[in-house]
Amino acid sequence: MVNRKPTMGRQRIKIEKIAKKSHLQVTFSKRRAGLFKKASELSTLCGVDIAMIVFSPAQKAFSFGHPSVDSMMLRFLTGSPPPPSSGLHQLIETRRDANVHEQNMQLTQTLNQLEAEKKKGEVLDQMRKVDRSQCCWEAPIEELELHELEQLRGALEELKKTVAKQVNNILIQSTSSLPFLAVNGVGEVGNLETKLEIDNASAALHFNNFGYAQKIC
Amino acid sequence: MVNRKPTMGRQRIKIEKIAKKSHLQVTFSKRRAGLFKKASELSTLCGVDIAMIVFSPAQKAFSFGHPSVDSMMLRFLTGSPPPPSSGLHQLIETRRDANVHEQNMQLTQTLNQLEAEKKKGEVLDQMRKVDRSQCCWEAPIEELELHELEQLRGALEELKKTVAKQVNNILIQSTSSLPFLAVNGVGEVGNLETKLEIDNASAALHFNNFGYAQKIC
DNA sequence: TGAGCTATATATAAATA
DNA sequence: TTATTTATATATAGCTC
Repeated sequence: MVNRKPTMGRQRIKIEKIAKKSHLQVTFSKRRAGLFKKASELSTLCGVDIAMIVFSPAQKAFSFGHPSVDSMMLRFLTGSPPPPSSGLHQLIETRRDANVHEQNMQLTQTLNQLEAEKKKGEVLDQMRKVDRSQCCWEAPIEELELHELEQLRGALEELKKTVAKQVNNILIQSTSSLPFLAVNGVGEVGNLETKLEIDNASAALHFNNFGYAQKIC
Repeated sequence: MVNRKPTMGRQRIKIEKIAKKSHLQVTFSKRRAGLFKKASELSTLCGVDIAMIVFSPAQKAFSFGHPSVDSMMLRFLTGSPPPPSSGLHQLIETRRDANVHEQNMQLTQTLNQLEAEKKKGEVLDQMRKVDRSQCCWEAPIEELELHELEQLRGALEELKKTVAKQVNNILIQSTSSLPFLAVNGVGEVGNLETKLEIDNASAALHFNNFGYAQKIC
């Protein structure tokens, strides 16, 4: 009678670029999920902020962030690292903490993908406008004339409005649109091994996903 | 005779904020290291770019990035998401790939801390100047007068120069200043369990550490 | 693709030096 | 603090469906 084990179990692998493409894709998916989970655990356990962006082999960007990657995006888009104690930041955190205690990774990621796609498109659209009015970020500032600055100012106003609108979307999203996230008591979901841990006083997790601004200028 | 086991081994913990502060600190250190290791493995295994920033409980920022967090910093500092295919980005990547195949996590992190501290100080200094000339990023753009824009322009020029200088530093750092990173063959270092895997054709890892711009305006 | 299944490699909670 | 050591909890490689 054969005593062959059903599988050979986990095998040790060398940490070097995986050659087989199909294999690489599988490993990427699994490990990315694992990495995001670890990040969320660290964030929750120690109450710290984490932002992470991972580009897939196909150059698609996946992100994780606590309290949200959106705030990182805003830092990008507004061009200045806003003080962590700024009103906006506080507001976002407060609303989140008050309403969202824990999110399921997979479900949220999927839902956010939709939202993020729209967001991305809109923002890129605005940025293209800024760019069209003057590719000022890349060009030496010295070369800008005053009237060009005025032109730029107009474009920036537009961009600011767009960003503001998106902040609003973020807030709305955090507070009301995801009923299953709003309160304690979420049970087993998908293939999660145990029911979700309820974090009764600390910060929320936030998984998000957005495409990267490929080429603006 | 007592048959008590020497330790009770790893215990299951709830994923919620750790109450005991000393305990939290230990967990943070360990898990942060683990997270960075996982990130570097994913980066190497799948040949993808990853950027990550983790704030410690004491608000100190730790970062990991491939090919470098510096490029992320530049995106922040220059205020525009530069196209991934921009000349600068390409140049950085090319030089890195050509010269650095693998870096040791611990050693690099330590070395970069020094560099990053200087960098941080210098940049913050410039930003303070920008801020002093006009706290424009937070104020509605509409309220800016033209002469204020000119003033701001001057400050931005300075900031740009600083950033440019730092880009240069990054390039220099990548190409010449770290002899032990330049080629294959690094052996056991510190408490790493096995000798470093040599990644003979793929991208370099880069661990970095920098303080966060706390409050500019 | 994506999910589920071992069996094994790793990460890490506690205790301790 | 930072480093070791256990013993155990988790992550995941290779398969199958």
